Amino acid sequence: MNSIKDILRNSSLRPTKQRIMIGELLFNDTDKHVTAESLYRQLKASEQKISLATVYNTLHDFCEKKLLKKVNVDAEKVYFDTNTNPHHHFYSDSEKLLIDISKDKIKIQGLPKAPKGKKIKDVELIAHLLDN
Amino acid sequence: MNSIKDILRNSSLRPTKQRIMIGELLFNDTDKHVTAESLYRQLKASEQKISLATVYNTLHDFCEKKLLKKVNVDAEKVYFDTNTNPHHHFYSDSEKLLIDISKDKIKIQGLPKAPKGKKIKDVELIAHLLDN
DNA sequence: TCTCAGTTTAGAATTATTCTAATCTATTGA
DNA sequence: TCAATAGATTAGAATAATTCTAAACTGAGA
Repeated sequence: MNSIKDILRNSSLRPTKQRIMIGELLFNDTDKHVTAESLYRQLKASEQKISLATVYNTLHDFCEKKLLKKVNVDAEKVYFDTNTNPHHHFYSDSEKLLIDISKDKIKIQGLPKAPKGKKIKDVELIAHLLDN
Repeated sequence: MNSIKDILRNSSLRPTKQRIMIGELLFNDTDKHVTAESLYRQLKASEQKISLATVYNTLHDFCEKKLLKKVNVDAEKVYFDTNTNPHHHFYSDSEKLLIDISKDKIKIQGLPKAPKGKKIKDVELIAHLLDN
């Protein structure tokens, strides 16, 4: 019935009130990019009682369970992406806006071998945009 | 004579005591990656009198003048790279270490057109490393 | 139902960064 | 040459982003 609860249980996260609130904002419709702050404002706007620290905790928990993907583009903020498929991003510095680029479109050639004792976990590509 | 002063003057930055201190740490030998904090510690260790805010200001000034390149990899910190040529990075999350990858080695194909009214300013590629 | 051992939450603390008032400096004009 | 002044620079104070940790909660066993 309540699919958010199912998502949480499947990830072995207790379906608490706070997590359900956040899950509903994140997973009920299309892919989106949020920051802890932006989510917190949304929750406050709808009179939900929750602390910013909990929003951070929850977002990080969701990342660990691969329900979200962390994206670092901007010095100021960390973004969380509900699209967890391997993919890349456009980023508009002026609008602070992320746009997904599906990974299968992009081919990266010539990447050197990882240094000794390491391997490549993940390749992140961010194309910064300029207004014109 | 004092090439740091020349670098500063060429970028129309006044060659102040603080900027020279920082310039000497950054531009006197091989390429390096620093954070505001790491530089500040270095300066403190050599008994230099300077505030952390000034280190931040100076690093940002240097970026504007293209003497440094800002790299966002980690949620926690912004890195500044003395290599300002177009290039990419390996990043070791465990060691918090950046390694340059020269750009001409790498070919990226299939990048979509920028959204209307925008163009691509810069493509940043970060290959996250895992210990093994 | 009652414990108790995790889990989870959120206020407090910390860390990273920016703001702004005070200080300094280069230039101009006497 | 020497003030005056406008703009540049510095750094203490403030803010913003994130994490820590003690208290509250919850679920599994007895």
